[in-house]
Amino acid sequence: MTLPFEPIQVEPAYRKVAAAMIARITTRDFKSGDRLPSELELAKQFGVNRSTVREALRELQSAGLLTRARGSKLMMVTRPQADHVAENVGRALVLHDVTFLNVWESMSMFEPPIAEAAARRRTAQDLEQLIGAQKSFERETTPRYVAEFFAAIASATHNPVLAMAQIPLVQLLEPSLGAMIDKVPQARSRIITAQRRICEAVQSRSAEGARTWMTKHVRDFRRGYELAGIDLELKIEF
Amino acid sequence: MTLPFEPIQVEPAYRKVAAAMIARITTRDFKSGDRLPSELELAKQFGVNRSTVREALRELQSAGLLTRARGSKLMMVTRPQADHVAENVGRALVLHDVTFLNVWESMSMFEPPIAEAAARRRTAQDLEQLIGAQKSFERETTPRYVAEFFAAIASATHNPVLAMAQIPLVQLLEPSLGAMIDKVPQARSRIITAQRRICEAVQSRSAEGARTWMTKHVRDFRRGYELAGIDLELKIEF
DNA sequence: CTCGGCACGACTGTCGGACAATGGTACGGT
DNA sequence: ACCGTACCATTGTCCGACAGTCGTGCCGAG
Repeated sequence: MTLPFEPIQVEPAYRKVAAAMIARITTRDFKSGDRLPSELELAKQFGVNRSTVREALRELQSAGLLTRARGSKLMMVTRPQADHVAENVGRALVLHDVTFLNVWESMSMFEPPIAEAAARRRTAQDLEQLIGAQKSFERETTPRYVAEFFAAIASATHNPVLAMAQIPLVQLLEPSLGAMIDKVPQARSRIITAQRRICEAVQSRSAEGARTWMTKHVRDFRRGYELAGIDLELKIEF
Repeated sequence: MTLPFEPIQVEPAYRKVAAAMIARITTRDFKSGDRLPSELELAKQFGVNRSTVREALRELQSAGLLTRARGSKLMMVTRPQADHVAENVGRALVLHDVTFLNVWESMSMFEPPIAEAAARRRTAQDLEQLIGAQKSFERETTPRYVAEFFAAIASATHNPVLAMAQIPLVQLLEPSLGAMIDKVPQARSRIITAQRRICEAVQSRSAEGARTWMTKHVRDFRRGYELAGIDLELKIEF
């Protein structure tokens, strides 16, 4: 018995070019903030046509590795921003027919320990940011500020993984959260209370307090959806 | 005081085309498995050049929305595969300088509740898959099977969000896990024991058992890294 | 009638060239 | 030192072309 041949796959040039450039970025050969060589220059270096280079560039752009400063025409290398990545993740989840329950369950698992870590490790600046988000929500009860609050909590853990994991969830819930807040009268005050308590716990570095209040906070979300008559088994759409 | 104008942004045609196609996919107008119209056809419909369409296609491809059956030349619409998305997420995390400690901490937060949910909701098929992964690792102690084991656990929760959240973590750890297993003699048996216990707990639907053994299992990883002399503050590379 | 082979057509991957628009930049004037 | 301007580089888009190949349908052999 001879061992079978590997299925040979011919990768088109634009994929190879993209892979080569991605490699150069992940090895920090191109650092964040660097200007990329011009398309013509790249084409010359790779020995391919400019059109081919452009196709490769689109791939990096979609991965968030390349962005253009507002109103500028030059492309810069960047570390992928969390919300950009989260958008892709969110789309993937939607296409996998995730339900509100799925997302809520994930939040109920992830957020309490995140809050706990935030309480332990927050800096003065983190706290300021967190309280800022909380005050913003008191002023204007927009789901955007709820998202900001969660982002501030995650950021206070100083663990990029946690931030990255959590953003898509909130992003997915955000639209329906607005509807829920509008329909359920007591939602506003319950959210405000929970946020305040969490802020206090984080301020006094009370890991236990942050965890229990975050647990309540997330549980409230589910209660809110039920009161608003939103079917938790409903598939989330964009 | 007049309210300020929105900063007007001119989006290039290839972005608009991509956005339009993504919209058609997320609304299920194009369903998974459908063939896309040919590039020429799309160019005619959008009223742009084929090159422009091709640039847009690369973006969808990079988002995992378009794939080509092996050896085929036709493009098909697909729901983004978890490992494809995970690759992008992983790259983003690497570029954000995540450390082993960051990833490990996230796993220590996420995995125990995931195991708990898996024990509650697993089907006979899930169990089979899980035990299969466990047996594979016993046969050949490759980190790939560790990843498979975690994937099986997450899949048993029947919550796509959890699977999606967890894959990048294991993926990031996988290479160094191999090194750790090679360096620490007792690592193999400890992993095997933990996996067995988790399997048993999942089999008997013992949520508590699954959680506690998963907690131990993840804690072992950290211990293993320390014994192998791997600095936990080290930034992960690809 | 079924199956394998063949020819044709459709489509993708890649190339070369071209041009308008505009951001970047260096120069020269104040 | 600062500002305006003219030039240059670069991006976005289009056109046309061609090789390679996958899919498909036709046809002849068994």
